[in-house]
Amino acid sequence: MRIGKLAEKAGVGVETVRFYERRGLIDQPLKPQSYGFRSYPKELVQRIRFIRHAQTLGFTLTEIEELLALRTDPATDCSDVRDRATAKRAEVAEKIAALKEIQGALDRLIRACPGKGATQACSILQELDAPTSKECGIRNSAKKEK
Amino acid sequence: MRIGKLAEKAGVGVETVRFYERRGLIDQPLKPQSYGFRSYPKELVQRIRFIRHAQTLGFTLTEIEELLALRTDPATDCSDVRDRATAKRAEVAEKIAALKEIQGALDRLIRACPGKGATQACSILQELDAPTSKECGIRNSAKKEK
DNA sequence: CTTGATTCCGTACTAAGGTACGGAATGTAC
DNA sequence: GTACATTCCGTACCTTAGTACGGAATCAAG
Repeated sequence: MRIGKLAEKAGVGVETVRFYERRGLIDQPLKPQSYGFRSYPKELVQRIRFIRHAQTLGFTLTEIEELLALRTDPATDCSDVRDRATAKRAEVAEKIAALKEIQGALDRLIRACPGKGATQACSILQELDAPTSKECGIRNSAKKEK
Repeated sequence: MRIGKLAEKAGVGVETVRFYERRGLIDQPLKPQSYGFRSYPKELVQRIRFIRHAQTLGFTLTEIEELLALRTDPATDCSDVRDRATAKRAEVAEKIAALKEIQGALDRLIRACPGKGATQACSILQELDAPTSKECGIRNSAKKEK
């Protein structure tokens, strides 16, 4: 199978396959000695689908690389994989929580907004100007007051 | 106030302030004619805090630029701001929904995993190999089978 | 045998939001 | 007055996940 066919079967672009090669996610097959095009084994279709699917689950390419390495390495076992999935689940849960807070803040802003009138009096902009609390103390260290 | 002080008060790095200047989010004060450093008005502290706070609400710098422009422009009114907040709320809701789907998928994988044994038999990796359905047909167009 | 489609390969570009660097000018403290 | 800290300025670099481009080689069809 040549690269175009592989890309088509895996549902990605040719450039993406090459990118994965460069990233080391898939091996680039050797070019037949001094003539012709590279031949890609059919297993790579699955491997690329694995990559795409893991991406939809929120794994980065680096993490996917590690997952693929786990599978290859006979010294690891299923618990390693499970641990990673669990850690990822926790990450996702954290992201959801953060987004819910944002949603709540936006809800408050929208409710407080009169919906008409000058922007000078807009409660949303004013709220953004003078944040109520916590999430704005991220980088403050206040060295010296002079 | 000089740039370092401004950065400190706003809770960002000096380079970030300069970046915001380049981005056009804040005006760069004029340099006093042929001597000395630029002097930053204290209003910029609030403006930078506004930017950071809006970022925590999921607005991009481009969107924030628009919000700031709305405030400056006397021809716009509060409803424009409100509309943007509402649109952003919908975006956030969508992201939450997507993450919940991911979470559900991860949950299923974790539940199905024996938690021990060879990675060859790991249901997580196998599931990733052979995705159950929908989310993998993104780019498939299947031109010719040969 | 010529046209058109792929492949190969390196390099450059995209978006977003910064961070880092190097050297010169300037300000401040002891 | 000299050492150190800041500022200024342009440019380059970072991350992530690709996409785009240009020219040469190669292959497949009519």
